[in-house]
Amino acid sequence: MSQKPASSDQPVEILRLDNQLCFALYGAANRMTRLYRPLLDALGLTYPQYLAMLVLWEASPRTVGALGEALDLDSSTLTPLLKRLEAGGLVTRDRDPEDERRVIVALTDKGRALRDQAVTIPEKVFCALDMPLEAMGVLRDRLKTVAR
Amino acid sequence: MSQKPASSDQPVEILRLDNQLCFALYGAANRMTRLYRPLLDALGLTYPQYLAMLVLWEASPRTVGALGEALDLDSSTLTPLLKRLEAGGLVTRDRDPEDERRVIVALTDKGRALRDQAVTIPEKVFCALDMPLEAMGVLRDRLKTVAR
DNA sequence: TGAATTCATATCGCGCACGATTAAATCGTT
DNA sequence: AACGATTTAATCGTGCGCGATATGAATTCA
Repeated sequence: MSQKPASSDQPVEILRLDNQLCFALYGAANRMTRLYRPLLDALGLTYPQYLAMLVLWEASPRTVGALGEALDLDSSTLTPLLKRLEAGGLVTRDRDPEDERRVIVALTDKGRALRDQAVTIPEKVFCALDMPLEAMGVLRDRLKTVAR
Repeated sequence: MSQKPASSDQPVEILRLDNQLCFALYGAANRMTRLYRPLLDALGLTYPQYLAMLVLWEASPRTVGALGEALDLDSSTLTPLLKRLEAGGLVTRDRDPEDERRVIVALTDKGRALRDQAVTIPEKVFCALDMPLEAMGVLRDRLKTVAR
């Protein structure tokens, strides 16, 4: 009763999990999250929260919309995430008085200070990945074209 | 009040979002899910459910553990997912009489039949990605080493 | 000006991922 | 046979992602 062939067998290869770019991407992304988790636990951040903080460390007062554009996420994902960062005292969230539709997210001193602990993370990840820097750059840029 | 520099400015580059492999991976994986969604809606599958079906289409009776190994997921993710596939009539879930700890997941006729609709998906994705086949293969294999 | 439209964010529901824990079956050692 | 250790799934709680929808503010334009 095992290995019963599926209804048509010709196009097997095209559906093999090992051949799927999508699965390689899915698995690598999951692995990456797991790799960061213990490092980020020390900062009290989740992986998506860390990415949001990276954006804010680059330029602090930013609207939810600008953050969403940088991260390619929409408000249904960001709003709760930002509320958790706010609850942790890392950011403030305030309506823009110039345009009450906008919400301005800004780092607190605590949020800015956290960056000093975060700077050690990329090196640790780099070591754990054990891949030449050059190859990492190429891979990163290839992935950017997928996420265009 | 904008662009206030963070506490130390030396290691800016290493924390820039654009330089992060992890973010490229995160963004590409999210994009891929969004690319598949409309295609999979037609089959009534989510993206992770589709990956699980790919595994089962390769070899149908499989334990939860074997499925988890193939997908690099654990039972806390798989059990609810498989219950939804079962609810949809695509698989059965039964305790292995040989070893009552194991649960054997097997395709139903409906589950096997769904493969005929799935075979058109990879081609559509390939067209949407608009990337040379060769480059896709290289990228896929690079990602596999990340997910090692 | 007022009504319709557009824009920015928030809310809700569902389905993952995963760490932590639990429960039950099997195995190993004595 | 007994009993502690290991194996296998399931359960639970938290935090995403995102489609669909709602809300309210700003803008357009009749």
